[in-house]
Amino acid sequence: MKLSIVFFGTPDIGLKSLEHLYNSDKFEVLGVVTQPDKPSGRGKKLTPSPIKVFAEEHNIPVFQPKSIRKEPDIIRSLKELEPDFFVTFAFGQILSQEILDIPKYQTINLHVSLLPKYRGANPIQRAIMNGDTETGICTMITELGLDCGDICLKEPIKIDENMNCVELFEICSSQSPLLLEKTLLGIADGSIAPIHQCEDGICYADKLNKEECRIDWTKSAKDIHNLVRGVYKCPGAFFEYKGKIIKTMETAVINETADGNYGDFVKISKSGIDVKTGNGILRLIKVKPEGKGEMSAYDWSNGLSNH
RNA sequence: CGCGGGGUAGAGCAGCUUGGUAGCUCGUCGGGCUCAUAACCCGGAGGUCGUUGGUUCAAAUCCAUCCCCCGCAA
Repeated sequence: MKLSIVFFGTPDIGLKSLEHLYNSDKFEVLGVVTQPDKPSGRGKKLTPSPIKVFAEEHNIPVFQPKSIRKEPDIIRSLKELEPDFFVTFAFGQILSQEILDIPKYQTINLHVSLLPKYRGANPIQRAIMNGDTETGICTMITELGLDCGDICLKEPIKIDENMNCVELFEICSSQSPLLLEKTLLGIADGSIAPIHQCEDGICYADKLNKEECRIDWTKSAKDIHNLVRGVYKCPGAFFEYKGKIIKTMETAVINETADGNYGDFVKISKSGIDVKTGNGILRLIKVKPEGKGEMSAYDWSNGLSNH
């Protein structure tokens, strides 16, 4: 007998999980709850979430509450589905106890960190920005607080020293479906006993703000390198050059010292532009100047000559 | 109608305001120097200046149109 699921999610990190549940013969996806279409991109066109796009392509019923706690019609519809499980994965809204109590078994949340570390909004980026060598994904019983429920299963993931957040997103996204499946089956047959999160080591992954993506050249090359890969493309670490925003896409730490001021270009070679930092040299390898496409730092330096 | 930047040789850019010989840094090819070189010197090839139309004796440059790329904001 299939376990019936309602999937709560919004961005594409959850797409593979939804797809897996939909294609599996062990589960049946009764419906999808996702954020309302939002104006996005150039021209502010109304854009549906990736989860909604998938659901519509496969004729899965879609619910798009502005705030799910305040929409009794949707809550009633969810009850009528009589699901075995709710699954939440980067949904973006806080549920209420009334909603958590709807499914026959549980509401399961998937979070991309090794809880209790990095509860909250941007666990993947924060782990890289802090220079962690390991993070992970875990499943938990959803409770009312922020990512504070009992842990079902966790799976560590290594962070390579040059890995960026997009690559890590991809790994988390790919490994989530199986962990989710194991969790749902385990909870349903009673073989998994969720355990409390230990109180030590709780920390939060605060939402990113623009200003912390600005490169501070007085910091160490290592820290800046971690920032660059931690916020790669979302929204991207940047500095200003002659009034233009220069996004920094790829860097390397060079273990040398140089004279000059912090932020000076101390050497330009085909490998990139070497910049003096508070501790060590940071080599810019790929950049993306405002209004332009991504290019190698060396190409960019060619255009800077004689102007 | 959200705000804005851009399309010029294989790459990255200047030139446009004030129309009049296609420029710079590289790459590439050939030659030279050197024990040697990604360094240096000399020389060459390579561009219908995004599209279409207009103004003009003359358009990369001015006007209009369309196509494409990107940043911000959300």
